[in-house]
Amino acid sequence: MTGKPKLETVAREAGVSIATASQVMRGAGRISDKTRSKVLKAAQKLHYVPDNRAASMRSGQNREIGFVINKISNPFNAEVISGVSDLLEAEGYLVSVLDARDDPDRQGRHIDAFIRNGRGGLLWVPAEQTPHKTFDLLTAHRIPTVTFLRRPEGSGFDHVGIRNAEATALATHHLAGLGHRHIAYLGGEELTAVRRERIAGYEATMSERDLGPAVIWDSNDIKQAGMEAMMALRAAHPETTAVVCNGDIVALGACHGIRRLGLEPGRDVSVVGFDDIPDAAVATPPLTTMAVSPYQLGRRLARVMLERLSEPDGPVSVSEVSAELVLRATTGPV
Amino acid sequence: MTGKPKLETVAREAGVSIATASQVMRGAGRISDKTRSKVLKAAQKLHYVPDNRAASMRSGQNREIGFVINKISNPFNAEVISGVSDLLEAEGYLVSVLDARDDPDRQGRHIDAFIRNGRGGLLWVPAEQTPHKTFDLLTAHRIPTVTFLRRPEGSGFDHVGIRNAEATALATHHLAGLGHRHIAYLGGEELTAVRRERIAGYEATMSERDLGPAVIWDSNDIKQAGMEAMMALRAAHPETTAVVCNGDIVALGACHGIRRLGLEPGRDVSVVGFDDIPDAAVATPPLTTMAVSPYQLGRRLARVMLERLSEPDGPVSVSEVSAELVLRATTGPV
DNA sequence: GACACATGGTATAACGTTATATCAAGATTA
DNA sequence: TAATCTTGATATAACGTTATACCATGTGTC
Repeated sequence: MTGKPKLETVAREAGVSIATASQVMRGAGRISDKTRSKVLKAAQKLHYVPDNRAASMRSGQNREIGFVINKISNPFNAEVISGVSDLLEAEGYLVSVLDARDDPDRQGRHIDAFIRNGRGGLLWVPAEQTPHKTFDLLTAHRIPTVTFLRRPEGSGFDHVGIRNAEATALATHHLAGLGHRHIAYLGGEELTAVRRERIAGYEATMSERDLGPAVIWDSNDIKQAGMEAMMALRAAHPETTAVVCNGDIVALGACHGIRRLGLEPGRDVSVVGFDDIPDAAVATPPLTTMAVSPYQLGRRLARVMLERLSEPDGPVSVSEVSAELVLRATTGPV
Repeated sequence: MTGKPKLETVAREAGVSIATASQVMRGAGRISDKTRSKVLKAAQKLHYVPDNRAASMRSGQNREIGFVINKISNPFNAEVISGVSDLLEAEGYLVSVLDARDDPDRQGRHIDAFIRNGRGGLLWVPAEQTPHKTFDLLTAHRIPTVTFLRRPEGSGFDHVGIRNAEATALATHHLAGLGHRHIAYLGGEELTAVRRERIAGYEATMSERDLGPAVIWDSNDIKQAGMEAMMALRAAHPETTAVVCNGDIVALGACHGIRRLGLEPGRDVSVVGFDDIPDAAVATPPLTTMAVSPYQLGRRLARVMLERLSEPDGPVSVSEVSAELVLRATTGPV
C-alpha cells in the first residue's frame, strides 16, 4: 500500500473510469450491478476513504455541522448536544462541538475556521458582546445558521430559545402563592440577554403582586459561589424567605448556604432553580426547579437546522419553548 | 458583492497575480511592502476569507485537531478540553470536540469523517471495544494520533494517561493506615482497561497488607446509582468500613448512601474518590479523593500532539501522570 | 563589460473530487 | 430500414488553493 488510495486508484483496480467509480461511491447515476460490485470490491480492497475536502469543494455541499457553545461542561448543554447530534447524525450529518467559553475572540476564531472549511451549517449560542461583523460574515457567506438560547437583536437567523421571562414569572408566582413576600433573585453576574429576560419576569411578578422590594443578587455560576452569595444575601436582607435562582448550580450552592446558616431549605428559605440538571433530582433536599428538557430542546434545534438546510430561502423560524415548574422539596409555605 | 471572493478576485482588485496574492496572504515568499499592502487592502475591502479545503488539499497541511472523547459533560473531561485547546490554540491550531459517548459505532463515524476531511491530528479516548480496523485506518492514513487515558494494547500511538494502579494502591494504603481492614472497591460497571488497572492496584494492596477479603461492587457512573450501590454493598457486607471509588461522582453518591443508612461519611465509613471534580471540594463533607489536574493533563496531551506534529517520525511517547491523594473529610480512623 | 547574484514577481501544474456533456451500442418504434 | 430512445459508461472542465519553476529586472564584483 503506497500512498493514500484515491478515486483513480480504485478506478484502475476495478478497470473502469474515474467518473464511474465516483458514481458508484455516491450511489448516483446509472451503473450496472456488475460494474457496481466490481468497484465496491476494489474500494474495499484498497481501504478507500473519499476526501471530503475535494468533494465538498466541488459539489458545494458539506454534511458537517458545527455547534459553537459556551460551557461544554454544563450538564444542560451536554444534554442539548446529545439531542442535537442524535437527530442530525440520523440524517447523515456530523456534529462537531466548539467551546467558545463565552469569549468573543475565541468564538470569532471558531466561526472563522468554520467558514474557511466550508462547513454545512452552524448551531450557535452567541457569546455576549458578539461583534456585528461576526453576524455579517455569516450572512455574507450564506452559512445556514440557527442561534440558540441567545437571540442577537436584529439578527435574521433562525432561533430556538426558552421563554425566560415566563419561566421566572411562574417561579415567582409559585413562591408568592406559598405566602412569600420577600423573594430575591439570585445568580448570574453580567446582564446577559438571558438573565435580563429572567429578571424581567421576576420583577414584573413582584410588582404585579405588590411584593417586594425586588432584590437582585449576583453570583458566579459555580456551587461554591452560590453558597457564599446566599449567605451574603441573607446577611444583607435577613427578611428574605425565598429565592428564584438563575440556574440550578447556583441554587444547589444556595441550599448549602442556607444549611450553613443553620436553616433548612424548603422550610426556612425556599429555593427555585433553573434547568433541572440531573443533580437537582438527587440533591438533599431535591431541588424545585424550572425544567426544559435539554434533550428535546436539542432535537428541536436540530430540526430547525434540517428545515433550513432543505429550504435555504424559507421563512425565518423563531421558536420558544416554555419551561415547566417541577415541584420538589426546596419550596414550602412561609 | 456577487459570489464569494476568492484569491483571484483579490488579485484582480489589487492588480497582481494570483500567486502573489497567495504569498501575501500566507506571509510567504518575497514580496515588496508596496504590493503587500495593496493586496492586504484589497482582501479587506472584499472581506476575503481563504478556503481551507483547497489550501489544505493542496498543501497537505491542516491545523485542525479533533478530540474524540466519551462524555463531554463530565467536568473532568471539560477541564481537559480547556487545557488542550488553550495550548493548541496558542499555537494556531483549532480544536473541535466530538462526543462518541462510548459507542464504537459513533466513534467510528467520527473518526471516519475526520479522515475524510483530512484533519491535522487526532486526540482520542478510544471507546472500549474499539475494533481493530479503526486503529489500522488511522495508521494507514498516517494521522498524527495521541490516545488519552485508555491505551489500546499494541497500539503504536503516542499516549498520555494516569497511573491508575498506583493511585488506587495509594488510596488503599491510606485507608489501611487509618486502621481499616475491610475495604471495598466501588463503582464502574464493565471491566474497562482503566477500571481493571484501578482494581489491580486496590487488590494488590489488599493482599500485600493482608487485608481483606477484596470486594468489588459495580455501579453506574451517576450519583443516584452510587448511592444505591453503597447501600446494597453495606447490606451484603456490613463489615465494610471503607470504600475506594472508581470516580468522584460515585463517591459522592456513596456518601449520600452512607447518610441514608444513618451513618456519617468519614466517621463510620471512609470514602476515597477519584478525579477531584469541582464538586468534591464543596460537598458536605468535602470528599477525600485522588487528584490529577485535568487542565494540566490536557496541556500535556496538547504538548505531546505538538511534538508529534513537528516530528512525524519521532519516537513514540508514552507518559503517565501520577495522581495525588487529596485529604479532605471523608476518610478517618476506624 | 561580463559575470554572478539578489529581488520581486508570475505562469502553471498539481491536490481529489463531482457535474456536465458526450458517446457507443443495443433495444424499440414507425 | 431509418429514426429514436435507453442504458451504461467515459472525458473533461471545474472547485480554490499552494509549490515549483521560471523570468525579468536591478546591483554588485572583479
